[in-house]
Amino acid sequence: MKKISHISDVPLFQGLPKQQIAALEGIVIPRKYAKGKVVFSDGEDATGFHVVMSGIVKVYKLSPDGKEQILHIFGPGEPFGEAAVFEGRSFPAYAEALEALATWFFPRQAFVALVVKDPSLALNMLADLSRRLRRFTNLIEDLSLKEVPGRLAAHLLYLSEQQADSDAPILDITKGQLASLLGTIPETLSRILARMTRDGLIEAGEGREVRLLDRESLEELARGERRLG
Amino acid sequence: MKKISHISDVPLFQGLPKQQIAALEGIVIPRKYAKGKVVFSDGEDATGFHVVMSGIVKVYKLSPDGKEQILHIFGPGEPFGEAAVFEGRSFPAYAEALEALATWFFPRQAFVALVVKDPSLALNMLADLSRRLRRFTNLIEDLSLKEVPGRLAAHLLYLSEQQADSDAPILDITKGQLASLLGTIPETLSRILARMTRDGLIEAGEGREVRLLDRESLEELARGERRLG
DNA sequence: CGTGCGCTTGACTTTTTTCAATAAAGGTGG
DNA sequence: CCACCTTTATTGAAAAAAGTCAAGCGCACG
Repeated sequence: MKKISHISDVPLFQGLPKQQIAALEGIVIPRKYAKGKVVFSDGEDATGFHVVMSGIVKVYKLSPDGKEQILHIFGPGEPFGEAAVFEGRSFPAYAEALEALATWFFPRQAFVALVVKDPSLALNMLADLSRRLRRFTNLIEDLSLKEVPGRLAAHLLYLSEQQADSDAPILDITKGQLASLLGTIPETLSRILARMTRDGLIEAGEGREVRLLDRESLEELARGERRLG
Repeated sequence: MKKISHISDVPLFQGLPKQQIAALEGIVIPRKYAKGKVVFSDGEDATGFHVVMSGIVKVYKLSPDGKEQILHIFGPGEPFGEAAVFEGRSFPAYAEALEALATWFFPRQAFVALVVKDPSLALNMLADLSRRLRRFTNLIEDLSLKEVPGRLAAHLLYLSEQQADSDAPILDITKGQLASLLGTIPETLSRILARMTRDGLIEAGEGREVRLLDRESLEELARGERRLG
């Protein structure tokens, strides 16, 4: 997995004057979490936010009977928990390390003070939150307007865009986690993967590899213009 | 319905120096939309954002086969379309006037220029987007982790908190729109309302009034700790 | 070498949607 | 003020999608 080792490599801090980067370095606190550790909990007091240096973290909601919905999965360079800094005093969800995780932690008050002083940092934060909002809009659209096969198709196509070997993307998480990300359960995901394979849309490759055989149909599925056999 | 007639009454602009309020007044463009008019469309170029002066607007996504999911319903004093200003060049959803609508329109570039100059405006925007994000988090949680009766119960309780006569809130939108807001369809909503009535949780009053008879049970439903008979 | 976790599959249940028909409500023009 | 027409709401029966429960497999890890 890739790593980020300097604050100036964080997209959120891109384009900031050196002085501001130095100020950020002044307030940051490095933290480490073992795989499976909870970084923060839903409702917990938000004293600051994190930026991933290395590892992966999932941010999720839990229902009383234990079902989880993953809201985000973040990797190196990505901030999380930042919305709580400017509003609620509490985190609106859980965060848990999916693998060994190292973060920079930015304390709320000190960070807000920097934002107030630097318009370009403020603009970066605004763009960041706006992007986050747009992603949520898409997640809501998926959950409400698409069936699980459509969500899965969309996700596979998304993965293939992100990755080099675009016709055979590798799942970056377990299938159980993927189910939670898509708003369903492992059994359902497993069945749909099987149906897609039967219909010749995909082929399960080595390990977590999934070969996309029929992009066209996957795209129609993702748009809700077609159903699975 | 209430109205907002001065920019300084907009919560988003609360606490700004007079000078900034004046600057905002300098760039604002009043607009009017008849009931049913589309204010902007999904994917459309975002040249600025709106604040509602009077009336109601719904922001929603559409699936290819016509089902809609309402993301927000905004009334006087509330901004909409503002996330597009700081990021995407395009609106991520549709907006349509549910009744005669008057807005202030803030052009993108001019507004961003003001944000850059005024840290308190920037902070207000950050808080606004953060609040928005938190709401979406809850919507996602509802859609994914709760069944329709739970979402409805939560919404009824929410309405009763907002309104004066708290035991008999009035729906502010049609039931069809409410269904879309809850991520379902009118038939399903109708049936669940009927079941809740049969079970003595609520009572349909005059017009759009819904009397809450058993708060306790509604709260359990909303938390997913109970199911409907 | 066994234990456990992740994954799959089958049978069954529940929830929600779809389709269709009808009833009630609301606004408009005569 | 009323007749008319569109929109909104309700109800039933049937279908579809997803979830639950339970069993079993395979592979990694201790």
